Amino acid sequence: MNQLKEALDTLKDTGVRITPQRHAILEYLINSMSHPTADEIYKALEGKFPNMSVATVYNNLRVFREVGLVKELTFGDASSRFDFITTHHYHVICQQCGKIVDFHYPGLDEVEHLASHVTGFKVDNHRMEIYGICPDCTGKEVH
Amino acid sequence: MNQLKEALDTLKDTGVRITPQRHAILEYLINSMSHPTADEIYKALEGKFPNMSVATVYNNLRVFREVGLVKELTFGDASSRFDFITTHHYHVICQQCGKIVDFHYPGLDEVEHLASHVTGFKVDNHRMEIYGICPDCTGKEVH
DNA sequence: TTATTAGATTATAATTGTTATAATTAGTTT
DNA sequence: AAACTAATTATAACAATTATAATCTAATAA
Repeated sequence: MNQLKEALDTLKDTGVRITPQRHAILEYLINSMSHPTADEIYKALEGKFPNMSVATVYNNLRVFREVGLVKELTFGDASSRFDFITTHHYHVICQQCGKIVDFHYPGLDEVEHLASHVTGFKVDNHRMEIYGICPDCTGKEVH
Repeated sequence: MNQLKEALDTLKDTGVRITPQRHAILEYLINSMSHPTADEIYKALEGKFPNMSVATVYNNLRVFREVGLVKELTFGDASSRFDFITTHHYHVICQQCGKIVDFHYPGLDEVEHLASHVTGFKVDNHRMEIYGICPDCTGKEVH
């Protein structure tokens, strides 16, 4: 249940050193229910680590991705977003304000199978984003 | 059936001028079965328009997106890709060589409905990418 | 056809997100 | 505690995209 503890164990098991910066970045990713960019993480931890470099944030996000703790997401906008991997879910994105909400739904296995059959790919996984207008923005659409 | 002609009509209808550059970019998007980046388009048209600026490519891709002729796609890699909109389809992407193959499949309406119900969003559309290893790369995976 | 004008293109500079490099620092192991 | 290796920092480099200002041109109508 303690996601942070499990994540730290994963790092230990894969031989990745646990530094204060890593600890803080992981903690931030787990606790933030948003899907932060590297820069948001950097700014959020500025108080605790005044000397931390942006490179450290990027390096560690890459490490976390490589050991499977974190997923890197690219939407239409400029920078990548990072999502601590818990259970399988999709993202619903507001086209007005950019809010991202998690949407839990059983994986679309049959779609994967069909895609594999039609294209000849050995299919691994998929991602899906659903776009719309969030409740807060309904009625405020720009045309 | 003539996609280019229809696209040009769309531009005319929305009051967007048809310049030689626009014509060429549109034509290239329609004929290339790939999903080119802005830079690929720029390089491909270098011969015909030696003086064309990259900014022109970007500007026009934005215009095409705004009038609904083109979809901008971001995958994991650095730059956006652009897809002339025809019928509804998904993309199957090779994790080894980056090849992108179209995969036609009826839209996942029920997923949209459920997402709308659960999140309260007014859902508009969705996108999905399926990742795997293409036939050419099978057996050549890097670990 | 020509003149007009709003909009498009060009060339360039600026901006932004991300990665590479080299020196320093700090976990971990002996 | 010493040694070794990996991580962090600071900085520079890079690449994709956007902004700006000057020039040019497609569409329109006289």
